[in-house]
Amino acid sequence: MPRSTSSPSPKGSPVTLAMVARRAGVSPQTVSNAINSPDLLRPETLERVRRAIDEMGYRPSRAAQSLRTRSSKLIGYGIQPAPGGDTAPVMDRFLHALSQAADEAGYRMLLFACPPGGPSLEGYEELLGRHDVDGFVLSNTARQDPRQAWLAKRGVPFVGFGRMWSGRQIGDWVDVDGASGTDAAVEHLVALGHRRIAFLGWPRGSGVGDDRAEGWQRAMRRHGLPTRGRRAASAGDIEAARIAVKPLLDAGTTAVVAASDMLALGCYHALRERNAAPGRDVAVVGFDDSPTAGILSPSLTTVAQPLEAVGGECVRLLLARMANPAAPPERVLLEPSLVVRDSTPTPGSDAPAP
Amino acid sequence: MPRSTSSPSPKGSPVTLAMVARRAGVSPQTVSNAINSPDLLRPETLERVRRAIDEMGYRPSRAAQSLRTRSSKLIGYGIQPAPGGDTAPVMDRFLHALSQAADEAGYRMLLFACPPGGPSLEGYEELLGRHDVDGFVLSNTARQDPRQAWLAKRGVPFVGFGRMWSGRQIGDWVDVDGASGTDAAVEHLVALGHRRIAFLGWPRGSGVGDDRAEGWQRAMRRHGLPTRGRRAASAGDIEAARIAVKPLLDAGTTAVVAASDMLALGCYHALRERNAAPGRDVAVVGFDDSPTAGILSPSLTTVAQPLEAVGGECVRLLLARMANPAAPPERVLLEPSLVVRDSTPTPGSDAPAP
DNA sequence: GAGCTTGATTTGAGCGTTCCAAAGGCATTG
DNA sequence: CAATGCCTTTGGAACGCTCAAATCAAGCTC
Repeated sequence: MPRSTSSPSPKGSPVTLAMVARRAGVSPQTVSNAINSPDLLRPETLERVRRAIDEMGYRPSRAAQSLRTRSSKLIGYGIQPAPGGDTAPVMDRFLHALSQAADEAGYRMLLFACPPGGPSLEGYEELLGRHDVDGFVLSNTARQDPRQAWLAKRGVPFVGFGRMWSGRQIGDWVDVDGASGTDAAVEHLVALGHRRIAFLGWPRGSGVGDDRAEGWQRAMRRHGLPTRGRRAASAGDIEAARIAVKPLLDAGTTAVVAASDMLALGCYHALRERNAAPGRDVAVVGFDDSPTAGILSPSLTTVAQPLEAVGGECVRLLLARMANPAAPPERVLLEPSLVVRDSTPTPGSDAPAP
Repeated sequence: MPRSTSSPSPKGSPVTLAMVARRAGVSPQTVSNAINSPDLLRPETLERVRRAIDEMGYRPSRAAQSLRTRSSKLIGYGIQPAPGGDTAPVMDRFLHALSQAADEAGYRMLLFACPPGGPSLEGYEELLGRHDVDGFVLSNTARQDPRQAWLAKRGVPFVGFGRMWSGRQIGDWVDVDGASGTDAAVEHLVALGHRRIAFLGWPRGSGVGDDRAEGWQRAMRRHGLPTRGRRAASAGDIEAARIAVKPLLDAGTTAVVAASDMLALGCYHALRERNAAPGRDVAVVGFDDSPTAGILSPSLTTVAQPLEAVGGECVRLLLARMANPAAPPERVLLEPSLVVRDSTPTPGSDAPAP
């Protein structure tokens, strides 16, 4: 009696379709059908084949399937080194989400190393040439990113995490509505009684930064609050932020919405410098919910991106694109959520822990 | 005239070995040899074939290669969700290193999602059954981790990031010498004039934690410094650490070596609570160099793991194991490095920034 | 009962590569 | 000159699967 389900083939004893077929007393093709188009078989036959598959612990060989069907069921993702500082502090969460969504759809994520600098096309070309992947997920989409156009030109399915902020829109993407996030931050602050709410962002021209600024602006306007003189820009690092936020504090700002947690931390420093306490004296809201945000003191209220949902949507759009290459591009904008912590306390309550 | 190098085949026009062969006026097998065993060919022929390959932008199909050679050139890695808190704060750096090392060796990393709880074998079995991967890299190796034994039993090559702390040693692994890291931390503190140096770790029984404690202990002993009453244990979170470190501070400790950055942060809180300044009044050293360490104030001196090197070694060991499954197991212990920041200031110098 | 449709299964071929064995060329040798 | 060897190249088969088309058995219509 052949091996049973509980001890599947160890390496080196490949169970093939043909073996299963022989055991079930059918042709190989019928076994293939049992797996790929079960509704073609008579229920009775299907049952017999399924039992044989189970008993022998059969799994179709991906290599053979890929060769025949010209589809690898693999999704490529170029992983870039986090150059510290500002970029994507939580990429592993995103990757996990991606991987999970892909797995559930019968796909897998194939990683390849992207060089630190701008994204080069080399890795993509290599994977593509060897028919290694069926499509790509892009992230860290930069302003003059050549990848979208390049991939679109050769008809390769792809989805970007992040909009294209300049030039013509190409392909599908999933992104998080930054404006909505800062808008919600302002709403939260207004509800707490704040009226002089400033925005600390990056220099104009960065798509992401302008987006986040816009949410602050529109919410302020909606409440009839002035925005003039309440906006500053700085580089992404803490030190620059500390300096940039000073004029805002001088102008009597009671709350700051920052375009990133890093910038928010710059506010913390600037406040301490003038013997003011973040949270108690001036409320601060960050953006990204980086791991650091929760462990600062006071812990930082911040806008969290729904990375799990983003990963899921990326895979969904990518599969849709593969299924129908000619479909009109689909774009998904997801809502971030405000994580309220101690840096935006309710006025009545006590000051945050020492 | 066929297409030139500069415009490689767009999707759907696969250049095959046979096409190249025809163009070079040789048999397909010769082209295969030109790629896999160039020394078999007459230099003249080799040159001709190479030119044809270049001109046509040929790339061997991975699927066909895998089918024939039974080797996918893929390395599996089960990515787990970071459950926040304590674990692996910088997994993306490790993944990038892994990916890069694999790429350079002609391999690629294949991701699959591990369920949050304990590592299950399901994903591994699936990948293996379909001959999808040639081997695995394991991380987050837990105490009662069944994966090593399971993989070893069926002769699947694997490398663990992390030693096995209990039971029989199985297979190859790469790890970071935690004891050496805390030892170096003590050396550093002693050089700064500290003598009452405490250790804040996790409850005994965690392999990693005991290792780190041991380095502190041996360095203390080497310098003839007492360790009794200078050691405390707490859970991994900040709050627990804050409480656990109190007795140490009460005992007049001037420096604390913590088993993680998170624990070190707990020290920060405990110190502030008693109106003492981390760095100025009591030196603190963390472990892991998490992104947070550099942006705390004062910035945290911490022990950094050489993740890039770990990734490289993992791939190296794995390839060696594949090349020679019967070789004796290889274990690599890498040295961490101390990153000195403001939480361990030189006595003469000014206190850290406000 | 001949002709047609429907449903279930099989046959034959081929995806692109590498393995194996064998063939061809050319020089060296008895 | 035929036999031997080496070096280079080739032909055929196979890896495990799925596509397209062919086959076969029934059921139905007129």
